[in-house]
Amino acid sequence: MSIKHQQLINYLECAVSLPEETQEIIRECFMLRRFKKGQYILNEGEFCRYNNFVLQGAFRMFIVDENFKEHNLQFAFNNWWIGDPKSFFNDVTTRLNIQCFENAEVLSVTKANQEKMLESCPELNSLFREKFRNSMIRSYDRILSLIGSNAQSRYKDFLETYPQYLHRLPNQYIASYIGVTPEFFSKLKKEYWQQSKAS
Amino acid sequence: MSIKHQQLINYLECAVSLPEETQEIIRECFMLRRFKKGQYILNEGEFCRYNNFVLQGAFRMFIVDENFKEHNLQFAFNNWWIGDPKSFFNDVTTRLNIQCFENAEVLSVTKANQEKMLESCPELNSLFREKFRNSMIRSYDRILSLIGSNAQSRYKDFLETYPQYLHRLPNQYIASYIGVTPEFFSKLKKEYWQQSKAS
DNA sequence: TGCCCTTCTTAACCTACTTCAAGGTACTGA
DNA sequence: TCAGTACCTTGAAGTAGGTTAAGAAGGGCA
Repeated sequence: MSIKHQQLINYLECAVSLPEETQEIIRECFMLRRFKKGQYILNEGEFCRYNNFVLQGAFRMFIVDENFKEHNLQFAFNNWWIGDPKSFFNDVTTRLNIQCFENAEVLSVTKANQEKMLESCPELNSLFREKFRNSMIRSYDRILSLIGSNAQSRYKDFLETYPQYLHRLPNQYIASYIGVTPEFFSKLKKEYWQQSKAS
Repeated sequence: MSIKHQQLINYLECAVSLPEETQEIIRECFMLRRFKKGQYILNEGEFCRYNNFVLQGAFRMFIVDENFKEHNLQFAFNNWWIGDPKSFFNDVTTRLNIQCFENAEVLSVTKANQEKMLESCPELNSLFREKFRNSMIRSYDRILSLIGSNAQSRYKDFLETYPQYLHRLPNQYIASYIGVTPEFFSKLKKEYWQQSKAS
């Protein structure tokens, strides 16, 4: 009876109460994996076989463009899910990379096992649907901000949206997330703090 | 028994077979609405009360930024769904506008009625989940292309992804969708066709 | 047929952001 | 304690894409 799995069960039980049978399935189906800082858990060109629930640590998901530049798409910390849904659900190879940047523990589940869990507890379906919806809404907001606003206000948005993770994120990762170079990000920050001091 | 609703039922039955009872609910719950070219079916600041299935015609969804510039996020043609999921599901006001740009007929459903339909036919849940997933994957791809590539290759991607709709879309709408001004889009096109002629 | 109105294109100039290069700062480990 | 390395900042020069303004090219309609 792993204490690790209990963290996932507690997380799920915030939304629905899980029958003992489902809890058992979760303990069987979710595999505990550990990663060291720097390690990749998914590489471009592979199939994404696992959906991952982060117990502790931190991950970033990024693409590498034709000039070998990295672009961060998403981060994941405690109690977040991370994986490439496109590759996971559609059995295609991924364009994404996922790298651990703080030593981490995750619980990983295959597609078959995830379906097994959802079948055993239909209430979880609505939870997962909601997670999906939220994640879709977040990516919609992301598109809006990439299309409709400049770097300065994307930086402001980031500060407002993720204040609690700022200190765990290297500047270069944030720069890449909001879509500018580290050099320009440096200037953005300076400008921003000068302005907010003035007002 | 509206022939209009039959189009929706046919569309759904490509994936799941619907019991007569569910078909009846669909006929009752989906409201037929008609729009003329130019008309708005959703305005920034309103609540998105309806999820809309497009029978015929064409729509675009866009935001207006602080400089009153429009940015197209998505289009919708026959047999597509359109609405703002964030506003629809979370009962918040929307930042989006949806405008008809070819005379159109849609079937609209409220959140309560959509839930009623899903309850009556649980198989539809997985269909809707899949639609969500696809729509999430599409927006993910959109972020990837906005972040990871320049305007020229976003234009190429658009040509490859939506060849069948090109002739129904004014250049300025495509320009806005890929995230450039109409003027710059003009240059892109010229450059693209010169290159492809040369090779 | 011709006119108005919207859309598209072209060109000159402008700016937000990138690139490149250099120096500063701060962990990390022997 | 010191060196090595990764990270952050600064500045100068370059570029992708925006702005403005004007003309060209359709397309609906009298």
